[in-house]
Amino acid sequence: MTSEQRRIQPRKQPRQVRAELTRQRILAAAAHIFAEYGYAAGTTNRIAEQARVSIGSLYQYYPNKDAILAELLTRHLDGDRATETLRAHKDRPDPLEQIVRVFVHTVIDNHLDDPELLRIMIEQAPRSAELLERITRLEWEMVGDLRDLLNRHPEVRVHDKDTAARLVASTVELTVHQLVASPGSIDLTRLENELVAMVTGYLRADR
Amino acid sequence: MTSEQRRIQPRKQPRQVRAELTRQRILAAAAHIFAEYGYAAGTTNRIAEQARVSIGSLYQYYPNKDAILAELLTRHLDGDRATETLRAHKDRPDPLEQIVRVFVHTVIDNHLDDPELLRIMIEQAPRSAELLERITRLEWEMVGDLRDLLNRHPEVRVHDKDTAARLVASTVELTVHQLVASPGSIDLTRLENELVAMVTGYLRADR
DNA sequence: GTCTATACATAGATAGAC
DNA sequence: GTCTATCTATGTATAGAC
Repeated sequence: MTSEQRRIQPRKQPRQVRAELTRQRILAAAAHIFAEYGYAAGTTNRIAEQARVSIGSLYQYYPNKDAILAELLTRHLDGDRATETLRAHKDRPDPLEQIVRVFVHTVIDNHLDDPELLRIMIEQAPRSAELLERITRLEWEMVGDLRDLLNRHPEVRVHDKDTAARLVASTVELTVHQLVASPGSIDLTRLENELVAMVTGYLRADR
Repeated sequence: MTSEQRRIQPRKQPRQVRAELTRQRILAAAAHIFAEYGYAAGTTNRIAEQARVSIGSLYQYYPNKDAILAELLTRHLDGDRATETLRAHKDRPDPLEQIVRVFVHTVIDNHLDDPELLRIMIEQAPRSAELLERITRLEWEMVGDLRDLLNRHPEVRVHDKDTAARLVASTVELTVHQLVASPGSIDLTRLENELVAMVTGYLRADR
C-alpha cells in the first residue's frame, strides 16, 4: 500500500462501523454496571467509565439513561422464544410432557445469558408506559398460548384452564428466574426435570 | 379536676406515648409512600409531608432513609408465620394435602396486608449485609422445614427431597407474591386450590 | 467524535431558632 | 419536640474547546 493510496482513502475505519462499535461497547458496559449496581446506583458516569468513553461521548449515542436500559430490555424481549415454541407445538400430537419440557427448556435458556441484569431490568426498569405495555402484552401472549394448548391437548384434565394457564406461566417464569440466579445455584437439569414433572402432573391430574 | 392538680401534672400526653405515636405515623406514611412511588422516588420529604411532620422531625425518629424501610421490612419478617405453621404439623399424622393447604394459606395471608409495599421491599430494598442475611436465613429455614416434612411424611414419593423443597418454597412464595399483586387479580380461593393441587400432586407422584 | 468543565436539579441530612 | 433554612453530595445532562 503506497502513501499515495493512503492520501486518497485515509480512514481505515468507516465512520458508521466505528460508531456502531462504540454503541455496542456502551451497551455492554451498561449491562455490566446495571447488573452489578442496580438501576439507581448504575450511574451514567460509571457506565461511561466502564466503556472507556467520556460522559460527553456517551450522550452522543444515547439521549438519556433510560434509553440505554430500554435498549437492553428490548434486546432481551426480542430474544424471547418461549411463546413461539408453544405455537410451534400447537397442532402437533406430541405428548404433553414433551411440549412442557420444550417450553420449560426455552424459558431456562432465555435466562442463562445474564440473570443478574435480567433481575434488575424486570424489577427496577423505569416503567415507562410504552415499555410496560410491551411487557404486559408479551405476558398475556404467553398466557394465551398456554391456555390454547390446555384447551386442545387431549391429555389435559385440569378444569379451570384459565387459572391453570396463569399459574403455570408464573410458576415457570418466576422459579426459573429466581433459581437460576440464586446463590448455591440449583443444577439446571434437575430444575428442568422437576419443573416439568410438577407442571405436567398438575395439568394431567383429574380431580 | 382542679387547676391545682393540673399544675402538678400538666401533660396529658406523656412524652413516650406521644413519641411512639409519631413514630408510627411516620412508619405508616413511609409504607404508603414507598408502595406508591417505589424506593428511590419515595423521598424522605414526601414521607414527612404524608406524615404531617417536618423533615427535621422525621430525622429525630430515624437516623436515615434506609432505617425506615429496614423497620418496615423487619415488621413484615416478624409477621411471617409460614415456617411455624410447618413445624406445628411436623409430628402430626395429617394428610399431606392438608398440611400443604395450611402452608399455602399462611403464605397468602402474609401477603394480603399491602402487596405493593411488599413488592417494593423485596425488589428495591437496599440490600444491606445484615438485612440480606436475615432474609436468606428465613428462606433457608423455610426450605429446611419443608425438607424435614418431605423426609418424614409417608405420602411423599418424590425422590430428590432437596430440590423438591427448594422448588416448592420458591413456587409458593413467588406465585403468591406475583399473583396477589397483579392487575386482573386472580381469585384467591382458586389460587389456593390450584397451588395446593399442583404441589401436593407433585410431591405424591411416583416416577 | 471525543474530551473537560460545568450547569442544573434534587436528594439526604443537619443546624439552630423557637 | 418541632420547625425553617440550609449545607453537602451526587447525578443527569449540556456547552464548547480541540
